[in-house]
Amino acid sequence: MREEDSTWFSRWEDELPSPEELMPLSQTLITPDLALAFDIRNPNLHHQQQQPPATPPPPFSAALQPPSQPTPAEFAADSGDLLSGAAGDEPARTLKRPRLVWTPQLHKRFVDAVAHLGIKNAVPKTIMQLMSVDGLTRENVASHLQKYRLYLKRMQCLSGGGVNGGAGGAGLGATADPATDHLFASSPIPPHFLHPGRGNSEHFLPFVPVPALQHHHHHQQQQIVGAAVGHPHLQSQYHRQMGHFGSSPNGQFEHPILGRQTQQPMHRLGGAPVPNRVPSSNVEDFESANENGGRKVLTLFPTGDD
DNA sequence: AACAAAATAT
DNA sequence: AATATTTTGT
Repeated sequence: MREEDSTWFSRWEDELPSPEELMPLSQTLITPDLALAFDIRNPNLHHQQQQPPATPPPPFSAALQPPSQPTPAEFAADSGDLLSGAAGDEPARTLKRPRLVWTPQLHKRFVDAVAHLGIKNAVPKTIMQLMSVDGLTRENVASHLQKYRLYLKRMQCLSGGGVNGGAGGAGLGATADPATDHLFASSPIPPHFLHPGRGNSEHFLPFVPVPALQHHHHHQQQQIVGAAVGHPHLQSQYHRQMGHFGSSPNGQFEHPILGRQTQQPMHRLGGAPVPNRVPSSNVEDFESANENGGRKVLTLFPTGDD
């Protein structure tokens, strides 16, 4: 049966992270010191869903996080302490959580999750669970998903009518809305995304290991999301447009990335993942950056490979 | 309650 | 500009 499908499929199979790789992965955090320097402590207090209405809003509680030693795993229980006198006064309630920055790595996890769930099961909640990135909210995902769908639609149109593969192609010339595209272009699009209703769109991925039940051993119950402040500018590392896929009229796809972009386990965190083009980034720089929008930005930082 | 799509806000 | 939030409808 569809051998064409098998063709791409095998390739994808190759790239897709195995359940084990996918689930346990959690975004590594930026250097704790850095995070602390930004005054960003633990913006996420809810682990996975299933949290009683004890803390409806995202009140980052005062879950202090000593830079060095991991907080006791028990701090899960701390969820209740909204205002906790700890640290004096945490503006617990009514605090806005920082905007999430969708880095290419994070987006990749998103795409992988959607791919594995299949379009049909790929709804915000499920995606969020699968991604298992702590700090990610359903709304975060929903919002992103909405945009991503629009993106896919645009792509469908383009690939359907004209034989144009270079959507994100260096130039842009043809594609009209480079608004959201940069990010999305950073991850290959699973073929089934583009042809929703034809052939086999079914996926066999019944296994939903339920991240919520992770066994947190002695260590931070869940990786805290790496928080880094920054301007999109400072982390503007993602202009790596890795081309796109060429879509043949036949329905076959050329793989954009021959060099594989599998994600590796976390490592390489040290200070900065990679010397960005950040000239002289000091805390002060960041602070001024804060000033800019007046808002802090929460960023899930790359774990490594790109 | 969860989802989706559009509009609107920051 | 990129996300978040709100609105409306299912």
